[in-house]
Amino acid sequence: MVNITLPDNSIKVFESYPNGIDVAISISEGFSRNCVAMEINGRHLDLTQKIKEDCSLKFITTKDKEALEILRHSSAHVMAEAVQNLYPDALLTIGPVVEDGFYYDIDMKPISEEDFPKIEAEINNIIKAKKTFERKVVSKDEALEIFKNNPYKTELINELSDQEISLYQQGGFTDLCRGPHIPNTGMIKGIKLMKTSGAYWRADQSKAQLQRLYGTAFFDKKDLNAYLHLIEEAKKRDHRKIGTKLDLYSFHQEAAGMPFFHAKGMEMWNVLLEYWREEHKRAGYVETKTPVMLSRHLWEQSGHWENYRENMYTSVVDEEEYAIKPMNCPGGMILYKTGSYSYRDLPLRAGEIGLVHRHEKSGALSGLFRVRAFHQDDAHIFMTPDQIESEILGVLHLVDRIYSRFGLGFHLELSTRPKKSIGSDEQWEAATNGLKNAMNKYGKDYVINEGDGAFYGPKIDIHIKDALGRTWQCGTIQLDMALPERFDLSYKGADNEKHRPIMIHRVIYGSIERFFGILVEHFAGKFPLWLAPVQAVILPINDDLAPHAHDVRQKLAQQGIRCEVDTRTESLKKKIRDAQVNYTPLIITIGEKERETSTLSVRTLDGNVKMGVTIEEFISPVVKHIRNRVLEDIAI
RNA sequence: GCCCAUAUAGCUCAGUAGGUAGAGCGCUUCCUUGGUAAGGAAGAGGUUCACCGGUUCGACUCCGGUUAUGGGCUCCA
Repeated sequence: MVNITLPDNSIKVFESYPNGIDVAISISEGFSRNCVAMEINGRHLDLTQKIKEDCSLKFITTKDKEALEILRHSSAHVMAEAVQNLYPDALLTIGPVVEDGFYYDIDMKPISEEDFPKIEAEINNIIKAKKTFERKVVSKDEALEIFKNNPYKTELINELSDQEISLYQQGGFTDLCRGPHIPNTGMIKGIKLMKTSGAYWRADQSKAQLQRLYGTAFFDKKDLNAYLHLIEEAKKRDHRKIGTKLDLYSFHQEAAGMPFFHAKGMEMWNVLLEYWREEHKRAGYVETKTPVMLSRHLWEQSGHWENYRENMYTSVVDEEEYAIKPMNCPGGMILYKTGSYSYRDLPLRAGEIGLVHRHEKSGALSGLFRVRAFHQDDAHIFMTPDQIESEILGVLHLVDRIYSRFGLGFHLELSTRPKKSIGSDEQWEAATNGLKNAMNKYGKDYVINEGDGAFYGPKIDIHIKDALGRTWQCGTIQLDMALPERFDLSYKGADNEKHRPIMIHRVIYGSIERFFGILVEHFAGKFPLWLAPVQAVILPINDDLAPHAHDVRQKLAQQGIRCEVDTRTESLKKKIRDAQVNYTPLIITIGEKERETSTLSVRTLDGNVKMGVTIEEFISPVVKHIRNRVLEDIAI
């Protein structure tokens, strides 16, 4: 007899050993169809496993997040079977679940997307057959025998410490796997191969090159379609395309990974920085600037020469070696050392929009998202140990203010002491607790990444979430216990003794270039009024009205409104269309009527038109809307 | 850096069994002087098809290399 306790504390009693499906059916037939796996004593198990002792059982249903991972893991097996059926020589290696789906690395001849249809057809055959996943437990020796023709699986098996090794079989296909799996392949309702790429066995370049096949799967075809739609949407928002279309920036062979910003891109750039400066001044920061190129001696002292050399550009000037800065901090150290500080001067918050260069691998470059030259909205805060918490809290509040302005949500991740690190246990503990306390006070949940911190201190990474729900790491707050030491920084305490300041590095936009790109995709090029490169376009209805249109432009420009006059010999319809497709927030048309009455006809991007707006009636709310940096569209 | 793919007009892209190039948009000019999402016509524009070599009577096309870009791997702001 077995007693099974369900999450609602009800107890089901079974005379013989039931499996998960039996228990689910005992609840209801319909419920059982939505069950994917079960959790017993914290372990995820297949529904087909027999329950032989009393336990608490929780079903994982298609609604649970874990369920999708199980489905995708099973989908990886199905894809592997399909590939194996079509390419009998293919050697399977590993096939894990990733964020948006799954992949399987396979040792086979290169395949391309042209091969997808036939693989997908085979996958669908397997799904239609509703093959059940059967778990088998074998000994290590048996497993080695079964996979004796596959060196990769053999390597994996040899690394397993368990004497008992589980295999999963669907139809005639068997794979090494910990499980659990969905009950049968029929549960996969939406599956699609996404892309292929090369990948190395064990991510090691010296090892065999494998074919990585990516796929994704869902319980519902509708979910798959929604996902594919999201990808389409992301493609449409590609900042490289929009940047070209809106004439914001461009990329050139002559400087790979170093973007060129056009006039319109610079308008936005300056608006972003203007906002940044305003917020930072308000938060008690000063702004500084350090050179782009500094002597090798400095980089040796900071440790970059030893640890970051392969990413640094160097040059020789008058027979002395220089490096172009990949980070602003060493320059900031010199700046600090130029002064002398009392504890009363701290915290010292020194911001710097620093242009840094990092020699990224050629294959890593990608639009504005990954470049070799970029600006950091850096700041170094020097403080006493008891200021850690309040300073971190201050940065978090600033982060919140700034990201909210763009309608970006965010979450926090704390990275703690890595294996290789400097500093004492006490220092690390004080620093880490300072970060934790600040985050607790701030009141937002955070994820902890154990051992992911920098060797010189723990850090908080800030991940923003854009309009499509994609996350990007932008901001970071890093405590540094190394540089103050290396540069022998000090301040005079109340006790008239020298003390070592605590230092943090922090960025909010992160890389301004990258943040710019994220904004382009977040807004899909349809920027809020305060950010739009061209805020208003003026369309005279005929050529005679062009001088008047320029007069109006002059009036708006004097109020700081970015506007242009479109005097092309095109129809009004055409000019309106062009302004609409370029997302110009305010489209002003001027005809005889408007000239006579000194009014404007104002069209907003939603297609609404308001006629007879006097210039004063227009300017005042628009300027206010811009000055307040309102995210929502303006209504005239 | 590695794997795969791509590179043709300012932009998006077509094209040639290997016989020295096209479209749409944009631009210029002209006609139209228009009232809220594409008016019409003509024209210019490629140091000739990313660059360097090779094969060939002949290469934009085939082969090799280089560079850049895209997708991955790795790394990361």
